[in-house]
Amino acid sequence: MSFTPRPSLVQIAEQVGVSPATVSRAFNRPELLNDATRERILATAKRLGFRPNKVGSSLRSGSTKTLGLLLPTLANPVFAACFEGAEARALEAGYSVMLATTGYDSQRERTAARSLLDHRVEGLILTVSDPSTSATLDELTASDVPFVLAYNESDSHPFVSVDNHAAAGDMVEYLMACGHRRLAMISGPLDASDRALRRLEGVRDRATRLDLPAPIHVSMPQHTAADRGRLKSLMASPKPPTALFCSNDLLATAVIAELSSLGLRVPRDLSVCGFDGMAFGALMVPSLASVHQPSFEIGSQACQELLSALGGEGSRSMRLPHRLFGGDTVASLSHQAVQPSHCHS
Amino acid sequence: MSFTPRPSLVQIAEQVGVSPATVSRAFNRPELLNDATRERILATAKRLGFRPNKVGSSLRSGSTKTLGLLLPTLANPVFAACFEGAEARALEAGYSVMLATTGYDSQRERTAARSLLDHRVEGLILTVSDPSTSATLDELTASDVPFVLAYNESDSHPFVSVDNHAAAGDMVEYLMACGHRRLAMISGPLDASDRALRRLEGVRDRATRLDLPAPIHVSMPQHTAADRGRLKSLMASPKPPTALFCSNDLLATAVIAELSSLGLRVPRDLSVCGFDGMAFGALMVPSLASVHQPSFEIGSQACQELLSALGGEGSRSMRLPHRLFGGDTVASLSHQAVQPSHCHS
DNA sequence: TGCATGAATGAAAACGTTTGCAGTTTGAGT
DNA sequence: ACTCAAACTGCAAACGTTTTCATTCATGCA
Repeated sequence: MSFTPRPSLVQIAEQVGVSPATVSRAFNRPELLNDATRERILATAKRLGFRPNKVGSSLRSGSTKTLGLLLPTLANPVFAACFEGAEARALEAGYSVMLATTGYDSQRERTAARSLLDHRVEGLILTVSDPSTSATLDELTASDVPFVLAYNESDSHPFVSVDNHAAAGDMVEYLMACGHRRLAMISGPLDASDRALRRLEGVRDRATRLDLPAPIHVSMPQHTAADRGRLKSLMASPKPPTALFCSNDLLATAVIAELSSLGLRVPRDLSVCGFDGMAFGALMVPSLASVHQPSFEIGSQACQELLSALGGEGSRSMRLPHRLFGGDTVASLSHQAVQPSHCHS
Repeated sequence: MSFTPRPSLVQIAEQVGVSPATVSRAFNRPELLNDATRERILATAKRLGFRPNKVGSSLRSGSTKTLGLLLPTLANPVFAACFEGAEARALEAGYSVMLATTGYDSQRERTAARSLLDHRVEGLILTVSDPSTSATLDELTASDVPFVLAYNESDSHPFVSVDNHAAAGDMVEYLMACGHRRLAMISGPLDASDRALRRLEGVRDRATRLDLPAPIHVSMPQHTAADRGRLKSLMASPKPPTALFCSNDLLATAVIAELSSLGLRVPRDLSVCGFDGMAFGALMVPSLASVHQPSFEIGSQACQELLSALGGEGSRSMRLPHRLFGGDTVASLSHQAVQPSHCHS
């Protein structure tokens, strides 16, 4: 039982009695070879379990066939879907993908980006907190590695996202169509997400345009968890909002759960909606009203743009269409209790 | 505006006036160098934006510092959490991770595994459909790349999982404690998930032990979606089950949604529970009863075992503790309508 | 003075590929 | 028989590191 390290090109070459170059061609430019030679090579390669070593190949050819993906967290199914979109497109193009998560932490963001660059990924898809202040992005620009932002919007860098401003506005319009006028926007920390900020502005602008009272904004300490106290005091105000617009679906879900523990039912006592359109929301009972962004496509398009940048064509920014999902967590105001019944003081 | 390709070791060496070897040591064995030399090297390296090329380094040293992760889908938050656990542990050890998803497709599984091997990942963490019949696993065994299964249980390969059989049994016991006796197990296609099979067996065995009537088993065409027809006919049987045990949380959620569209409320009309304990379930209203498996830890432990295998210590299989989460989708039978009211024919 | 010692560096050979160039063979056309 | 192209294959030099083995030089010590 001898230990055999994985064979290399030259071992195969020796076995078959040809030069390493020929073995290489058997895999990369098979059409150049004599049929018989090619078969002989492929046969012994298979027999010895040989597969060309990409490390060697990358070094020589200068191409690793690897893309980097840098996302805040996979706990949010939105990013998970984005990954799958990017992976699918990458796969088609013969690329592998190296994934790293940042946990919304700009320090980890930097080091992870560096690590990916060290591995010589040929391009990067990433979501940052705020593209206009991101040190990571500066570093990336300095290196000559092409990258495409996903979800972020930016004037100075290529990105793929939805039109957050307009999308949030559309949700406001929908809420108004349902009879709601007193709105609140609930978000995580704004400095950690330019998306949340744009959505908030979208909400405010549209409310103004529609002559709605200025929406209240409540900021939660975390992106994805609802703070009981802030929620309680929001609902305890003299004229509480009749609809809560949460800046993402995970937050919306947490808010609904927290409200429920406060004795407030959705949508009976008030309406709640989110942003993201995660697949999951449609399965909730009641189903979660949300602004759907095509995450899989955001991933695959970002990858597409990256690939064309690699092809030397330069990549264009694009806003993919969003879609309003009018789930059951938003009800017509006429069906809601005018004043939540359970929430005192 | 001149185009400068990223500099290499030797460019730095020339700049500084030392040999490439010395530059290399400045990064890997700094203590060997004269302080002045080291500083000089590091300074110009920083000035020129040099970072050691891992491709070259991997080739020479034979170590890519990269691990492979092969999972069915990230759409299931369980696997996403597993990834994050593995990534965290890998990061600590200075490894990067290359992720690929298989979509539960054994063909993609094979090609993805091969691709990872071609990239010379040093080890693999993966979840397969059925470890006892997996061709991918055979290939992996043939190559001398260490791997650890996640979620799968196996006699012949190292794995990290929960004790699916016992865990499912515990849920049965809990359901019985709530007064349920007529149970149904709902799963996806069994041949695509050994976990589902083990859970089913766990359910049956425990039911037998507890003198419950044999649970009905209904298999859905997909892992994650509920087939309306099968659900309807299940509930239309003369003595329908009072509790449905779904083989995963995503499926449970889909089932609840489908039941709702059939006019059946959970838990008022019947109880439903899942398996996985995804974070999300606890936020649902009503919260999803489930068997919680520590996915993050499964990932990180699998990675830990892999690392120790790489360290030559050989890796041990382990079953991590599960935890019963008695969510609100399971109610005491006494609180349920004995016969679902809305389901005729 | 001579010599061992240790510290700091360099020379050069790998690692596994790819690829431009050149060489050989073959067969066809004249 | 001679030329020429086409088809096939080989040579050898890269790619960017790491690492073994020497080499140099200063230092301490007898």
